[in-house]
Amino acid sequence: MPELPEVETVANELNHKLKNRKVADVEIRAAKIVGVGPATLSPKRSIPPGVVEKFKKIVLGQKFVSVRRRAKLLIFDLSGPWSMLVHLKMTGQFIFEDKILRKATGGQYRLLNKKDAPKVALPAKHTHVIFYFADKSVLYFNDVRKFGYLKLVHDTEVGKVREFLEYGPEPLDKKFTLPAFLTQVKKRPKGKIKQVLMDNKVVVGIGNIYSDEILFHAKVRPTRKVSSLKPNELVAIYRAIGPVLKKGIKAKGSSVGDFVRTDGSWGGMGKFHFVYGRKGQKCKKCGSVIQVVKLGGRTGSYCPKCQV
DNA sequence: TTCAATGTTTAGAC
DNA sequence: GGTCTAAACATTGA
Repeated sequence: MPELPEVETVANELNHKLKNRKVADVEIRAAKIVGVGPATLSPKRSIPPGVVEKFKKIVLGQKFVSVRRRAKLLIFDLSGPWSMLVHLKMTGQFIFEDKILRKATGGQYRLLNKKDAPKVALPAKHTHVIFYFADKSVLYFNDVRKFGYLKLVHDTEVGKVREFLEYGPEPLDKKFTLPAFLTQVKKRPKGKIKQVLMDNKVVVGIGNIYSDEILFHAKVRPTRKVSSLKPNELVAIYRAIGPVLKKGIKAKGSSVGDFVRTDGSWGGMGKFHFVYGRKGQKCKKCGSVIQVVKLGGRTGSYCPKCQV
């Protein structure tokens, strides 16, 4: 699933690949995916009339200036006074294709993470938005579950987007200091540490995979209440966050679920997982069997010997 | 046929 | 308001 390292990977790759490309046409095959304006695109919202036409009108003729990341949101800066905010949620994918890539892949891409899943040609069943560029390159947005969204926001209104207003600090930012972390975490003394780490108000970008991995490295069980954590344990958690996320970025993300890079290839983080997705397997450090526990409908994986 | 998976929002209970 | 739980969103695969 895309968490901070996966979204960072997509942002970096698209920033490089889309720079200065001009949109010649947009094809929107699922209206619920797109939006115009700062309002949150909640699942149950009704689709505003004319949103597809509005979206197209704004984007046509625009150039992509840059792509960056805030939390798990992608921010595409357009040459006009508009930005496009994209959330991949759980299964969103971007695949960029130019002549060279098409030649290299034969136009066949991986869209699923199953080892034996056949590669498919794009656009595919779950391709919902397609950007055609003036130089004949193409950007596909795929999303099996349609939870993701592409939202155009006028540059003067980006500050009004609720997601941004509620986000806590970026974990890799210099402002994310130990005291800042402790202040945030201690606001939630009764919360379980894994859920607190995944709360975007505390720190952004950490989801199920990386919270499990961070807690393994900190030797703390996911179910521990914040109030029960000793100072040295909180410090260990804080110190694990940066290195674990940076390792994920270096590996170009973790291909669990449907995450793929923008050329359709898989990220390499999966083989570095110590606990996530390893239920029933042996701990890489001590050989104990990895256990799972339910936390508010989510699964937490941990080593019963390494984590206290 | 039912259930789990996943990120996020929303609603309701205490 | 903090905290917890469950439901909703769409789809697939076990």
